[in-house]
Amino acid sequence: MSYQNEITIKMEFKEAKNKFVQTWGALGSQWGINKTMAQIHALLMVSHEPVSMEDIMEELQISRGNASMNLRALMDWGIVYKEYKAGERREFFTAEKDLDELAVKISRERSKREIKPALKVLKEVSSIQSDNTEAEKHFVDQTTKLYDFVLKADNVLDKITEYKDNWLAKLVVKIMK
Amino acid sequence: MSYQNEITIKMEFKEAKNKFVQTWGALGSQWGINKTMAQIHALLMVSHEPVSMEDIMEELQISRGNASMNLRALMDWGIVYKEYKAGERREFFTAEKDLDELAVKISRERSKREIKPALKVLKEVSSIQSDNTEAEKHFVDQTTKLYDFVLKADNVLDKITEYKDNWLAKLVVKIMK
DNA sequence: TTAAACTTTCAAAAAAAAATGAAAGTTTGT
DNA sequence: ACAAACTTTCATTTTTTTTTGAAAGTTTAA
Repeated sequence: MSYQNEITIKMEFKEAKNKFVQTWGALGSQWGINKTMAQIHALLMVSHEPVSMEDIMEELQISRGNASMNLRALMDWGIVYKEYKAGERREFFTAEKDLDELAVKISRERSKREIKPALKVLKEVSSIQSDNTEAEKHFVDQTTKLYDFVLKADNVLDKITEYKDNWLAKLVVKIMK
Repeated sequence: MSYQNEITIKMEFKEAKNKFVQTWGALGSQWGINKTMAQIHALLMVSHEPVSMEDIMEELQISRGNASMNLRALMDWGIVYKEYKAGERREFFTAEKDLDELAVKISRERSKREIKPALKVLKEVSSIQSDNTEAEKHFVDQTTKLYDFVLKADNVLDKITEYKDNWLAKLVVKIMK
């Protein structure tokens, strides 16, 4: 294989990697996760070896502070880990690469951070006493239904996390009967 | 019941409604849906009767343009409907109130708008030819796994929408064995 | 056809969220 | 204990997203 070809292939890889990172970042934005956080995660997901903060900054063209804060956030979510290399002073980072484990962790965190607090409010507002106007009856009825629905959906997520290994495949089989 | 009590109860209702609308709006933000859009949806969800644009503007303290654009977006999502009242010039709006139907519509739209395009990119980037470096092998391997995973997850959503009635309850039963 | 009663559009303004970078903090080897 | 090598913090700046509001557009009734 010629030198020219080798360069061509290398470019292709870099382009593909970049496209993946950009796409994952954009998807993150649409799901309420900040772009850089999603990009760092994407980068670590497809990196063979642990990556230093310096390299992350370089590849994504972001500042040290930005990298630091988003890595911290990813570690708080439990989907990125710090690693220490023997004889190396600086820290390296790796992403959770097992996709089932990743899904489980994201589900758990979103449940804890967002769904549980929302449930609390739903319970609260659906508990106003009111057998008065139609409007009030409808409000209580609708928020109660919403509470039940969200609670059930949240429990499904909980159950899913118990399956751990291969829950998605099992789920597909069951759903399809 | 005294006049004073009636006022007290009315206030409680308004407070509860307001709290619900605010909470739903905040939840929307965290999930990549703009606050006003989520608030309008919340308002319509718990409203007994169709609501005019004027009333939405008044209750949420937003401009005409904002109300118009977000109502349009909600209708594009298929979860809010225009209604015409006999003899009335202006338009009224109602939300999809059946929660199963709501979940189905949101799933379908997010699949179409976000997941399908992401899948296309995943397929593309995982298809670079490369049996060269470890880094490239890992990239192809990981993006291929991600493609399979996202595809499966997306299919689960599709299957769920076929169940339509009560899919959630059935799912819970199945999951729990 | 006209005008009143509405709704929609979109350029500009405002608000919210994210990123920067320099100073402060921490850790490790000598 | 010191200083080199690194990371974190946070006030400020930048970018992105959302909102406004006035002009343009539409519909309906007379």
